[in-house]
Amino acid sequence: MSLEPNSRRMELVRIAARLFRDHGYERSTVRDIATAAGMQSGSLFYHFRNKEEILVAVMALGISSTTEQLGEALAQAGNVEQRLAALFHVHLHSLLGENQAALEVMLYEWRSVSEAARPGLVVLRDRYEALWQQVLDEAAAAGLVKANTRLLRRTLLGSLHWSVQWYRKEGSLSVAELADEIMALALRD
Amino acid sequence: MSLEPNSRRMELVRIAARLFRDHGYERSTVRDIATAAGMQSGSLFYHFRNKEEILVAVMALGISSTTEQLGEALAQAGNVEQRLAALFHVHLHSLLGENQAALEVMLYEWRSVSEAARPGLVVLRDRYEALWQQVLDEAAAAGLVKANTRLLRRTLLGSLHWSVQWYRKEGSLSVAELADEIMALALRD
Amino acid sequence: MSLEPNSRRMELVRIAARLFRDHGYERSTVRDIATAAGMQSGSLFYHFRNKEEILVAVMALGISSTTEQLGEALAQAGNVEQRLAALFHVHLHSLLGENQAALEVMLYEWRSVSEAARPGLVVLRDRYEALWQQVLDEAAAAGLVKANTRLLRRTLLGSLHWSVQWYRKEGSLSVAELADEIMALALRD
Amino acid sequence: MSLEPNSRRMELVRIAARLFRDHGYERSTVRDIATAAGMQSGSLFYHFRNKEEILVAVMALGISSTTEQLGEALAQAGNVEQRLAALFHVHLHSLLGENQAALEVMLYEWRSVSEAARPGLVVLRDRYEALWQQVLDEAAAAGLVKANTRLLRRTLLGSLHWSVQWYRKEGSLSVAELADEIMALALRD
DNA sequence: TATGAATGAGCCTTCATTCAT
DNA sequence: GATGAATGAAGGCTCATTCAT
Repeated sequence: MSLEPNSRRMELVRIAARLFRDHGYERSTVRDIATAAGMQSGSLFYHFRNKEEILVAVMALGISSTTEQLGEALAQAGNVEQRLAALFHVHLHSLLGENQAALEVMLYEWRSVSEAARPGLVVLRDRYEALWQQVLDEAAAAGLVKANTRLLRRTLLGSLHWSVQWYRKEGSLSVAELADEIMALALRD
Repeated sequence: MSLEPNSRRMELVRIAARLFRDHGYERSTVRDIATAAGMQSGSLFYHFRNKEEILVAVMALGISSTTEQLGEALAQAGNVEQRLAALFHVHLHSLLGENQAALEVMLYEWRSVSEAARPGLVVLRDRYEALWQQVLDEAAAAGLVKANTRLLRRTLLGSLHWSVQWYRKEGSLSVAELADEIMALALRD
Repeated sequence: MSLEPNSRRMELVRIAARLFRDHGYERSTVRDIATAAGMQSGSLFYHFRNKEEILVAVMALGISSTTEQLGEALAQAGNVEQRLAALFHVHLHSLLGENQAALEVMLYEWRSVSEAARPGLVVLRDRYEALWQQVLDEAAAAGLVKANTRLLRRTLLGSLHWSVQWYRKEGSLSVAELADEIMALALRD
Repeated sequence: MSLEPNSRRMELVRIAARLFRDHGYERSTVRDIATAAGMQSGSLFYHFRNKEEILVAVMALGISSTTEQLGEALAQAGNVEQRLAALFHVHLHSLLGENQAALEVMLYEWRSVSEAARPGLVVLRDRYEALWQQVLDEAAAAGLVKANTRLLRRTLLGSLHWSVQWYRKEGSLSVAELADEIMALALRD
């Protein structure tokens, strides 16, 4: 299970991510993925045991790469405000940015993941949300946001997730501006 | 298209709503629906032209009955605060309450609706969101919430929608309490 | 089994004949017939035991009404030549004339008739072909056509039947002219 | 679209031709064809996009192989009389000979061909009929048959087509004898 | 690594037919 | 005579998956 970004497997995951996001997991066929990758459908099963394994790989990529990016952004942030802002910016760029299909699949195709595969993904998700929780707690301690940070985390993530349903990059707002505006709504005044 | 709550068609819509919510539209088969209704799969097509028509009927039920309930709640509310609260309470009860599967389907199965059927549903959804917009504008004028009400509407709805992913009614929080707490997060202080 | 031309049953047979001719027996549904007759599909089964009975009724109408017309035309014909001409004219008018769908169904849907129903139709067909045979024998005796009348009967009927595949009434030839021309090809010279 | 006679696709076409001829296209199921070929019904769709494509392939085989045979027979014919005879012999052998189901399907299942697929088949049919027209014109010029060759072509083809309805190879007449007798009826005397 | 061919279970849908009202 | 609702068998087709080459 190579994680090298250049490996054939990773390329397939990225192709699948885009298809799953655009048409849904159930409506995307193994043939679609293979065709987009320039191979026969049977060949995919050399790389993945079955279709669900592709889905899980997409989701794992989506959540873990976002976590990684958030980690880096937090490391570079100078103060609590910047750390808070990183939450919104990283999340939205991962969700709405170019070629960033994997996280969206993680959010909207959960029901297609078998019981067996969920725990592994939950671990990854919890790791990501733990970063959020930690920063929100810091921000609450600094008086930036309200104190009910557990619920705050969930509502904020819900707000951000939902943006895929209505945000259009052709509109007047850039992703960065949107991140700032949504953060502003969460700040105490 | 009888809207009488006792009609056979409406009964089928309710049964389908539950299946679509629990297993997803694509994973729910026409046979599943028929079996749950105690009939043969072919019989369904006496009531609906095809499977998608069932989905559309479920969605239309979900959004229009929620709109109706919100309308009634707003009519009975005495002041702006109560009207604001109605938004959260009605939405969450429609989403998380007993036997209330239809609205959730509306939110999470949009991609399975054909281009042809979307406009009709968009009209219903816009009607619902117009109520939200109106009450949020009133609340902003009264200083209860922040002024960016268009974005506020979208983020709040996102927050509420997401609750289906984590809220468990066996937990410590009732749906009403959750509504109050989420509202509290949105209030200026 | 009323044969009165005004009866409801006869009306249904005529409606079915047109549908069977235009779209084929297998492709025409009982619902199509019922709709064209302004009733529900279930109601048809008051008039006919099953779909095949409709087909048989259409075929019986087609062949027996043509036989009847041929009988009348032969009775009025003054000489052998006129009797010979009657064969071609009656057959083509029955096949290509307005509202004359039934005979064509008889020719092209034979395979859909069950073994059980065939003998009855064969009797009707033989009665019709017997008229042909008789007139052809007279014509051969008079030196109008060649002597191999049994084969002649079959090839001539084949020629006429095939006209439904290529004859267009919008073309330059009337049905009567076509009948004359085809007959001319069969005459000795 | 391999035309090699040994290819699996061609084998399936031949199997389908026989079924379509014996029971009709509409009454022959995809499962019937698969069973006759010793495979599962789903496997057929690896070779053909849909059922209609099988029908079109059968028809194309029927008409083009007959055209090919006629071309060869004409090339070997020494004089006009032999060329004229080739028309009848090739056509009847293709229609009534052993394992020759495809041409009959072409003649009797035309209504099941979609509008989209017709032009391609019409081209093939016209190519065949052009050979007929050419030879009939030569024969008329030589005084062998009557001058109205366009109508003659249609009536003769109709006569030959119809033979499938009544010819039984167990009878007293061989296919070759029948061809000669039908030709004799068309000759001037 | 990849392909070509096939599998087999399942899916949505159709449709002749039935029957209580 | 006719309807509305349903049946149930079957039909064309899809698709994840397998496997010899």
